[in-house]
Amino acid sequence: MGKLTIKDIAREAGVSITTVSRVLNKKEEGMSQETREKVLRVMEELNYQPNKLARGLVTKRSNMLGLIVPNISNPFFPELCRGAEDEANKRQYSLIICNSDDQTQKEENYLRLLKEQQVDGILLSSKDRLSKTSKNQLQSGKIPYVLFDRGEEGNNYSGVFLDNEKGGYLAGKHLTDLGHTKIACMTGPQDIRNSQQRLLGFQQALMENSVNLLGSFILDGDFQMDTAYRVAKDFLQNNNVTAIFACNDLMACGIYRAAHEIGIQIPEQLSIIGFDDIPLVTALIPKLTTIRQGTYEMGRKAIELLINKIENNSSEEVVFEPTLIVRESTEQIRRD
Amino acid sequence: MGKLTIKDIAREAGVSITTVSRVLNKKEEGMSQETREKVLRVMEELNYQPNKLARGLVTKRSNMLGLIVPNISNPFFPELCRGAEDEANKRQYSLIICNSDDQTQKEENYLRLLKEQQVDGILLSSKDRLSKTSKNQLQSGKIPYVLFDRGEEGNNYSGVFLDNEKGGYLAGKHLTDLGHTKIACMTGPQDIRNSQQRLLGFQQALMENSVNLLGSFILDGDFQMDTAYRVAKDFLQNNNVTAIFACNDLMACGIYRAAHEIGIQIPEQLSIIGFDDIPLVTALIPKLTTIRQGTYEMGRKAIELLINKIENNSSEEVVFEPTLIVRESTEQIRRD
DNA sequence: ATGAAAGCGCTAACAC
DNA sequence: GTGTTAGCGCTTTCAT
Repeated sequence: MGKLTIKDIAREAGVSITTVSRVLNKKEEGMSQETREKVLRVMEELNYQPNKLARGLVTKRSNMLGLIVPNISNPFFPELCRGAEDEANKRQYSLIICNSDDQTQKEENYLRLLKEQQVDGILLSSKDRLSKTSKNQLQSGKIPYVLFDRGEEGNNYSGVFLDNEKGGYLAGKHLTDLGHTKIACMTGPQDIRNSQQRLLGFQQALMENSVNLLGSFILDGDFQMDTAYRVAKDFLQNNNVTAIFACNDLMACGIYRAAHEIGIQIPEQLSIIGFDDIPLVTALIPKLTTIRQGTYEMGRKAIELLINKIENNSSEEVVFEPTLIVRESTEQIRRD
Repeated sequence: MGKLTIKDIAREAGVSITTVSRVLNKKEEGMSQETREKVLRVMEELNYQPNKLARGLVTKRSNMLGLIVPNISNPFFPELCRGAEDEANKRQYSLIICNSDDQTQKEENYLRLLKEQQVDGILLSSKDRLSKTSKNQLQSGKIPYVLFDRGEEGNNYSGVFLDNEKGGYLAGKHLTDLGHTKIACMTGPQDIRNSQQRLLGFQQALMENSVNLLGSFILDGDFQMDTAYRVAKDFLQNNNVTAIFACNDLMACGIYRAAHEIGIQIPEQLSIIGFDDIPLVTALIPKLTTIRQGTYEMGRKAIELLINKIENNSSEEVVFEPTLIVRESTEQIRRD
């Protein structure tokens, strides 16, 4: 009772393997009800499961997609994975999820691996620019891919992005609307465009409201909680601001701790706004006001684009709009 | 310049495909250095990447493993995924990660899908018992599998578990060591054995220290933050305890909020201890004392067992020991 | 030391 | 309507 093949089914049903193949592929145009049902019945009885490898070998389609995320431990990415996975499954694809750990080396390895595994396409998400090798790997193999949350020069590629500038703008506007004027911003790593753009939009909003963002109030973060904590602690002890925009939620958590240790009340003395809206922020006390990316939806969309690319070779770039989620960590400035 | 095959390499190198296949598989015992190097060089130049589907078709080995997790959004599971992935990659396997969303239906679908995809083995993690269909699927196909964090009656299967009872015991002991006597415990879903065992160990520890755990102080949770919040709020308003053991960290977060809204100070008035040690708990203020599962390591180990099962058909059950991580949310009882 | 040929499980012309 | 047959890219006897 080893693995059943199409042959076994054919023999058992008294038909040819072609016929079996036909019902497998639902190409049953000219085929007697009777035959079809007989085959189906035999498959059912024997619990037959077709071998996708064999099918893939001839159709040149594995029905597998690869997803490379930079860091599955960052709560932002599981959401992306879910969105991607749900959409892939809906469209009859399986997803191989790979975690590049922010290492270019690993990313390149995975790219190679996925190609060897004959995936039909790749969804690539990463903080950094594409390395040369990665780009080569992607392009030389002519394998369809879409980029998540990071751009690329060049012509016909698909990608899903967030309007980070808009997000930064929303954060800035929210803070100025509340009357804040002494404001700081903690950025992500210098070389990440996402972060730069968030800052840009943020500055734009302040400017429009005639609020000045001092250069020394722009704090270098790295999207990590610990660094944010240290930087913020140092900063808050020596400076007087009423609001901080953290370029991601993880850093906002670090700032919470710093403020807490110094004895600064949130939001009474300090308003904080984050970015991402990762699930854990509702566990914070007070709940974090933040800029939401529709991560799950973005994941779905990205896979949709990827499949479009695979099936119709169409490229498209879609930009998502961030939204402001007001919770408890920001409030109207108090003029004491 | 479509996909290169073994034929192209053979032609280019002026050898037979058999020879190419040999160097591909490092079966180069009797083979001239020269030939080998020539082939290698050609592969390099042309950037040849073997087709694993084709290989899998003949060797009956896809070098792919499946991992089914109940809920990738629960921060507990990404760690598991990472461990599993790292180990799999080290051993030259790829991992297909699937998210069953705690739905038996989805779990069954994935099981089928993975088998069709010809994975060499499956690592199955889920809160619930195996459904009948799942069990059938697993066993009828004779596909190697290992269970993560959930038991099964029956003979030769592999599994990785945590000693949940020990974990509960550690939590109880920690609390009684600190002098607490008025203690509550919030459990997970009734039917989950993990949760029952944690409670059991916890009760054991209290008993040994002559502390009585009132039946009405055992709170029904469901491992979710929101429920925990509601239940805790109601409970804390009407009862007087100095410590709570939450059977997972997510619920501890909910309890934090409840305590905060009622105006109960942690840890001064209420000590809280969690379970899991998910990454986000260090973002809580105060940092959560908890029972750590070595999730990453457990993931690695599970894949190791799986591969052993695949390659040597050996079964093994390994139990991990939880450890107490003391942070800031528990302290010595104050006798006012 | 190397190659020819069969075949893995399936699909897709092409025939009848 | 249904079957025959030739591969897909690779591994693996079995020859030489």
